[in-house]
Amino acid sequence: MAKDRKIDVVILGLLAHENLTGYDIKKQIDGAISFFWKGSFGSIYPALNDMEKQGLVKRKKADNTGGREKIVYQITKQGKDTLKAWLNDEKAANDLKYETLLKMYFGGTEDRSVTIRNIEIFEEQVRGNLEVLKFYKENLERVLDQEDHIHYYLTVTFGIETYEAYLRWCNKAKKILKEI
Amino acid sequence: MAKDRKIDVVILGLLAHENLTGYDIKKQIDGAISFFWKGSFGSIYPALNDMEKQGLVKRKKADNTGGREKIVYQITKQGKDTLKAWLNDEKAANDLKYETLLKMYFGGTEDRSVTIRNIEIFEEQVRGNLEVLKFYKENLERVLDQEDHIHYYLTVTFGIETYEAYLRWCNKAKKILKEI
DNA sequence: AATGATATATATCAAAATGATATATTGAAG
DNA sequence: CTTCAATATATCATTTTGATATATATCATT
Repeated sequence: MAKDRKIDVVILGLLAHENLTGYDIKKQIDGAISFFWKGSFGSIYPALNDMEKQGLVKRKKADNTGGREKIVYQITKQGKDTLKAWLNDEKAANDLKYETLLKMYFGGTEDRSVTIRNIEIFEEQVRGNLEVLKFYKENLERVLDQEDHIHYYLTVTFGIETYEAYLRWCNKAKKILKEI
Repeated sequence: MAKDRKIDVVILGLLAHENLTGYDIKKQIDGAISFFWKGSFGSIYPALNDMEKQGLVKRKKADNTGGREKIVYQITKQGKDTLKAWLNDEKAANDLKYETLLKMYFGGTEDRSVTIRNIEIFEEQVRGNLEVLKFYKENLERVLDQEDHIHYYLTVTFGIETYEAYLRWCNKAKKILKEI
């Protein structure tokens, strides 16, 4: 059936804002996006080649003055249309893959201290991520006048709201395991 | 490097509780586990064959009296050891893949009504899921005396806590888009 | 000026997972 | 007595990950 490759819209979304190399795209995905989406070189580079053939992106004239090879991509009209269609499509796959919860679910065969330890590890991860998101939020609040920044702000507040919920759950869960 | 196949521990975790067929395993994954983990037939059946060769699971004597072919799997000592090692391993990959958030992040090129609509679609999904989880929770609260049930309860309360946070975010996000 | 470490940059590959499809049986409803 | 849904296993193309290969650029230290 083909064409449910999600990396395409991530690339198009980023290129809608500025021209980028595959390497740049990876860096952006690893930044503010990383807490709700991931992407590897192994999917980015093949997708860029493919999307070029489909006319969704094109190579910018190589302005690499002497330097090493570097392919800067630019979104095309067709690419913008594809992005628009996706944004207006009501389908949206929202998937959680939480190994920590698997360990909760299957933890009944081990001592409770093991489950408590797994909660504590998770808690540490979450605390670290929450700090980063709060830092992003503060910076964004100073520049909310730009349309794009409001959209980035939405994802950041989502992250903060959920990570705070995670921390509340960690406390409740530890209490349950220690008391019941 | 191999052997980072996560479906293995899901299967082992389920088989630690009772003997199951591949089809049963799929049904269980699609049940209470589904909101934090997914698994398809295309990963389950090959994994079962593989794990049998590795001695992690074995086929129960076919007690299919006349009926159609049906392979019931049982966990082995070695399988239990693998499960134990995984539960005690501090590594845990917790990944969100939320297309709705991608649409938030890249929504700046479209009219705000598009982003609001995407939030509303997400909100509906979440409300539905939350109802199911609250139903699970009520049922589990009646049987919390069993060790396993406490562990299932932990995952359910996680789901409720986060889905309620999602709904709070939906309201805030809509307000931001309508007011700023 | 040489060394070494890190960052930039593209590409490919094996392994894992998804989602779809193929095939066949069983059981219940009309 | 037939049709439909549920049970049951298996396979395949496509997508993604995570690792590795390759090579240049930049920067601090010696």
